[in-house]
Amino acid sequence: MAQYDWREAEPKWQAKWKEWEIYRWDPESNRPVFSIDNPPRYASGALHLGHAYGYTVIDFAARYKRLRGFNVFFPLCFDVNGTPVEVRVERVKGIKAHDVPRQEFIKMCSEFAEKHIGDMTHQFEILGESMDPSIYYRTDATYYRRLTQISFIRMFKKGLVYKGHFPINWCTRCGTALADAEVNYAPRKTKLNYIRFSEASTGKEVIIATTRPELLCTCLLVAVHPDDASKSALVGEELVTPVFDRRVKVVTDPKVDPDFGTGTVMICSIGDKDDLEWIMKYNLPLHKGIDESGMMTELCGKYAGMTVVDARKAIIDDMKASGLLVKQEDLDQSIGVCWRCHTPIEFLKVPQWFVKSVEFKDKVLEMVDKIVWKPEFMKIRIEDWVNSLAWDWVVSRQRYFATAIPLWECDKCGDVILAEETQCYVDPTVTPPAKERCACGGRYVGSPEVFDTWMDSSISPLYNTFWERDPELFKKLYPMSLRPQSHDIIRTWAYYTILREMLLIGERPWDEVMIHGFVMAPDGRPMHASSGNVIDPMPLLEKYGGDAMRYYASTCGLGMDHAFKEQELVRGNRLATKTWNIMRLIGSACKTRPPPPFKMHPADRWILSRFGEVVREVENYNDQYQFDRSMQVIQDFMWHEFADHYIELVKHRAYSQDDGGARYALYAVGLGLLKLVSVFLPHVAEDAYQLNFKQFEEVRSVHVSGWPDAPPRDVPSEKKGEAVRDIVAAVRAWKSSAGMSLNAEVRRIEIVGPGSSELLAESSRDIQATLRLQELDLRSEVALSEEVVGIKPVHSKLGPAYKKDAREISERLLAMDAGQLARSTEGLDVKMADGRTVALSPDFYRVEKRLTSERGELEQISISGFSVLIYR
RNA sequence: GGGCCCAUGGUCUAGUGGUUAUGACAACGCCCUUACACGGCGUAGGUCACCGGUUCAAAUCCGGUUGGGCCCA
Repeated sequence: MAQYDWREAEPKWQAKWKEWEIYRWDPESNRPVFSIDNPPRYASGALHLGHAYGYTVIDFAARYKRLRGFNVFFPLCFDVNGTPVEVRVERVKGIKAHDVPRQEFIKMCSEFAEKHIGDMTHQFEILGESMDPSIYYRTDATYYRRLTQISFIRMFKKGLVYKGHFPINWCTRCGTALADAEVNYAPRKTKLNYIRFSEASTGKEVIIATTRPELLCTCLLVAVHPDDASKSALVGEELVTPVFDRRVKVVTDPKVDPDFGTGTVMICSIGDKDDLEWIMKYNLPLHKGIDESGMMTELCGKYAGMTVVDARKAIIDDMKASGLLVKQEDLDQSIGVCWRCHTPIEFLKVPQWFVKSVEFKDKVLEMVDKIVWKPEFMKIRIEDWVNSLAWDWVVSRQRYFATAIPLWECDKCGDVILAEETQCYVDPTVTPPAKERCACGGRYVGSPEVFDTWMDSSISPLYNTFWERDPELFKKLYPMSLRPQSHDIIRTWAYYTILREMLLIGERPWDEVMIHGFVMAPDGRPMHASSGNVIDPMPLLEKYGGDAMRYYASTCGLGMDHAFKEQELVRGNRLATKTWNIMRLIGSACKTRPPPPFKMHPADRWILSRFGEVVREVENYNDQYQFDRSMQVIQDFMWHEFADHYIELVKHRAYSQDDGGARYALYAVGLGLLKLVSVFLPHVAEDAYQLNFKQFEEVRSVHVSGWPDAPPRDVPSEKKGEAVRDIVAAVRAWKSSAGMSLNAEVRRIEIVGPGSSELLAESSRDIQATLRLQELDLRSEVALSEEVVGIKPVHSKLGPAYKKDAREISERLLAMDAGQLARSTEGLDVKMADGRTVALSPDFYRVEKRLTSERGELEQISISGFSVLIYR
């Protein structure tokens, strides 16, 4: 008998799907569109577990909607802009961007990214992702960058863009401005240095603590807390800075923490955000102590030309030598670092282009409200972020590999010539301006700056809906149906997209946002190269296959972070095999497509009714993107109810000529389940479909075969089916524990209890055949005596009815003896501690009885309200 | 320091007021029943993080504490 071999099946069907183009979005179709604003995969090459998980969850949505009949728009796409690629190229080639001509460096970046796209596409394929290459895009292509430029020109003309002249976050390694969203915070151990200042008038010593002594050269002011009595004498005085002998005033400021260091703070331009705030508040001049490349300037005297780190060390050594350094203390601090290269950021005043955003908080929040956030608590994150915005969005970057800023500036007066939309895509460092000379006599120079990559990424919904290319399609497709993404980029990708589309279109970009969590290391901590706990998914894929990895993804609750568990891949593998085997059995029983039968047994109607419930439940969960719940429902039903119970129950008639009911139900439920499973385990579903169903179905792939119809609920049949299931399962379990093989014959079984005949008569053949019984007898009672074995209070009824007395009643019921319980059918009198008697009707408790027998060969089990008497 | 999320047998996990707390993986025992030993049946293993409150009744609701995670300052 053949076995499922995923190693053979997975690549086989991946190739077929590609050949058949079954995931193709049809621009001509009238079917409703479900469009996914798929996150463009960053062109770094290596697949990590987070990618494998994230894209798989998105694929669940795509496959589900496709089966539901939607014309699914799910583009294969790559993000190929920006600093990360540059950083990697610089590392790989061992150069700095400015070491080679601009255009040559851009070419190196492009080639680097290009090299990875093939690999990354293949990685998607082995994970069974159903992205559509016919709507492929990459963000560095001129067809994409053109839209970035056009959107900028529009915003510029609407007055939403301005050139700002104030300090911004600056990465000295990357040599570029950064938005607040691009600054991460990292814990650092540093030294708090206590250094000697002196009072100008008296020469008295004043000790000031600082973590950045190298900025002494730009010390502008010293501040103490207004309530700090010990320092009040200093206020208004002038101090002399050590080393540089500059005179600075002492002021009071409530922001000073009197308990930190000496309670006296030096304010420099510019060490951190607090300095920046003070600089603005006191309108201090901006002395440039550090330049764009992170070197100390000539302001720093003998330290000029040193890096920040070297200068700090040097000045500390000097002060130590000259006795200006009193002491050093260890200090844990959190500092801003570049999100890509982790270099500590500095604040520098370098003029930059800004997009107005602070003044649009309310409008953005209105858009946020018009979008359905799943899970809903993620909405709070974006609201918090929007409300916390203090600065406009810096969109210019002093880099190379990104979309050019489409304008030329006068080198004398700063007058701007904006590119025409028809020119885009345009690189103003290559294309000359419309006129060479400015009215002021200056010369127009093409902007050498580029855009923040989020300027590109945040128009993905406009790119996807054919904005500025096909007005009809745009009208039809915008807004998109779904933005899926992880929670770490809510403040960037989600926020900027909502802002941009609000500014450009005035409408929300999507109907829904689905936020997924992170995959953590098995120990629950984030995976970091430095922690040594990074797991490479490729060996796992080689060991367990794509479906197994997808099963792992299906076990993760939406929006939550999950520690990676290899055991879920083990389970996924087994589930795939189990699925295949179930379908194999159905295939071997069904040599034709079973027609609806004239007559079905209760078991057949039961499983169809239950399957209907499963379909409705799965629809419900899938609609909420709660795929973990769906998977749970599907596997519980398929593995246990369908395979362990139903199939065992009808095996005996599945092959018989005179019974069509079992085959009909097996086929309908089997094929239906396969469709539900195909969302999660597309490879095994396809393999089983092709082997067992394809010959009777008209559709060439299970993935385009449509969603199963849910059979209507049939409660009476469910009751009958469940009774049969329970009895058969109980007797099989009894056989197993009695050491009998399951196909061992049993002489006689009596099923005793009121209504046993009505409930089980139609199923007697299934019971008899499955359990290998010579005789089966259904009877309402039997000539054996009953024995009361226990009582169960029904707390859910006792509580509401008796409130405070419920606990005592319950305890007294449990303490009753068999004699009292024997009289329980009409109700029980419960004597309470305070002398009252509570007359309890029988619905407040359940009495458990057993039949007694002196006959040794008789064994019995109680199940579903029946006693099952077994004569071996 | 702020916002959000989480804490359940060895590990992971279901469970938003009411019988004996779900399942998976691992462990142990039995069983090859003609789809599946990647299977079936069963056993063992939990003071539901801690403290307090609400309630007839709390894993579940409320407050606090501790620990973990994400995002931000």
